[in-house]
Amino acid sequence: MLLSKDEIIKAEVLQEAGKLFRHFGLNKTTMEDIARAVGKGKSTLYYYYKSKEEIFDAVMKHEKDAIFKRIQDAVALQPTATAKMEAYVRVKFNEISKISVLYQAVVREVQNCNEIERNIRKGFDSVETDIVKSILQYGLVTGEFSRLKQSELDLLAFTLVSSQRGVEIAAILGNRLGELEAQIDWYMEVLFNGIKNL
Amino acid sequence: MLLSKDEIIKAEVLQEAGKLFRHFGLNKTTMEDIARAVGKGKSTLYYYYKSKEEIFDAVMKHEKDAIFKRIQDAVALQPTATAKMEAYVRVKFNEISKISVLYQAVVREVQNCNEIERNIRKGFDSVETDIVKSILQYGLVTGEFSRLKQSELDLLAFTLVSSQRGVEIAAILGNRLGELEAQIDWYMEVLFNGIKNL
DNA sequence: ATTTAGAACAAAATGGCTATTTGTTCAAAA
DNA sequence: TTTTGAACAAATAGCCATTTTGTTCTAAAT
Repeated sequence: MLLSKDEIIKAEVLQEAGKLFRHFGLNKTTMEDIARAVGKGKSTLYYYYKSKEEIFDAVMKHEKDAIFKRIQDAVALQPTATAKMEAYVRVKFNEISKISVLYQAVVREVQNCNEIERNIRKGFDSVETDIVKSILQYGLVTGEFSRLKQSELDLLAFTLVSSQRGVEIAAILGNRLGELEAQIDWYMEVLFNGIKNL
Repeated sequence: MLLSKDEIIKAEVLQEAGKLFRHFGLNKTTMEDIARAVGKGKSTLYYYYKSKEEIFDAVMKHEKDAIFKRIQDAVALQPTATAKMEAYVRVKFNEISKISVLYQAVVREVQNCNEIERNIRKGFDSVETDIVKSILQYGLVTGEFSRLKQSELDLLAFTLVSSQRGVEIAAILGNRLGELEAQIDWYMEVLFNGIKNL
């Protein structure tokens, strides 16, 4: 047989736990809930997984693997690096978007946490978006950005600011400020010339 | 006089509160601490600010305004839109980096909160970075990305992934999934061709 | 009239206690 | 090898008393 009995039950636990996490999030899902869903005693779960966290991690890993399998497949179909990159970006955003809706209970748990962060970020976002917008506007007037339309400025500006925020946050919260400077050089290179000119 | 007495004291409160927030963060700084630092009774603070949150917001706004004044100045010096954009990005990352060190107590408070988020993110980051790296590697081999060096792949890949994460997170946590698709189109446009070709 | 602060109040945090729930371990049974 | 009930530990929830903290108010000082 392809899967040992052991692996079948592990997978069943994963599947049922996944359903529960999607409905109720990590905190409100108990080991008893999972055990009941699988139809076993809760101590049995520990025969298959070391802890609740390990189950959650395994569920996430399972989703992640599925997502990145789909991404890899899409990437593999494309002949050039740029085409691969496009496939990667498009499929990935799409997958992430779907999974964030699926696990919205978990998203809520994350959202509820950081009041402080969200307030600070909101303030910065709006000012930065204004600045970027004004720069784009300027380039539109001077003719530097000739293909850009007035109506597109807002979304483009917000997208650029968000992408920068991602780089910042990764550096700050990941304690990688040391690498930030080199990262900015790369960010700039791509921002200006695009990866086609790498 | 330029500043009314009222405004002078408001500014003094701001300054002292800022020091305390930098040292102890938002939660561990009390109104009494601030009042003592200013040399007034704590009830007096309420003559100048509606609440503790308003003080914190004002401190953040003050920092934010200073930062974006410096950014605006740097941007104004540049003649072209692309040069302005470069000035914006460089100065902003630099300022954000500095302020995140200055207010590290607040950063800690934010960090301590989201265990779940950080674990999930870490898993995704590493897989995504691997994929992007392999794509870049491919482009390097085929000669599409001729100027790219082997040793640069890691940091560039991580930077690209982080920038995408920023766009995702803004959409997910900001409940703006509806706009995400259009944002991705913009992200792709810039990623491939750079803003110079906008 | 403006500014201050003490006293008072309300809300939130703290600590100690118990009870409950939940996560984990283990020995024994199936 | 797999399962479970019982037992244990750790976290949570409730409750009260206490303290701290945030906020309001009124009266005094300027």
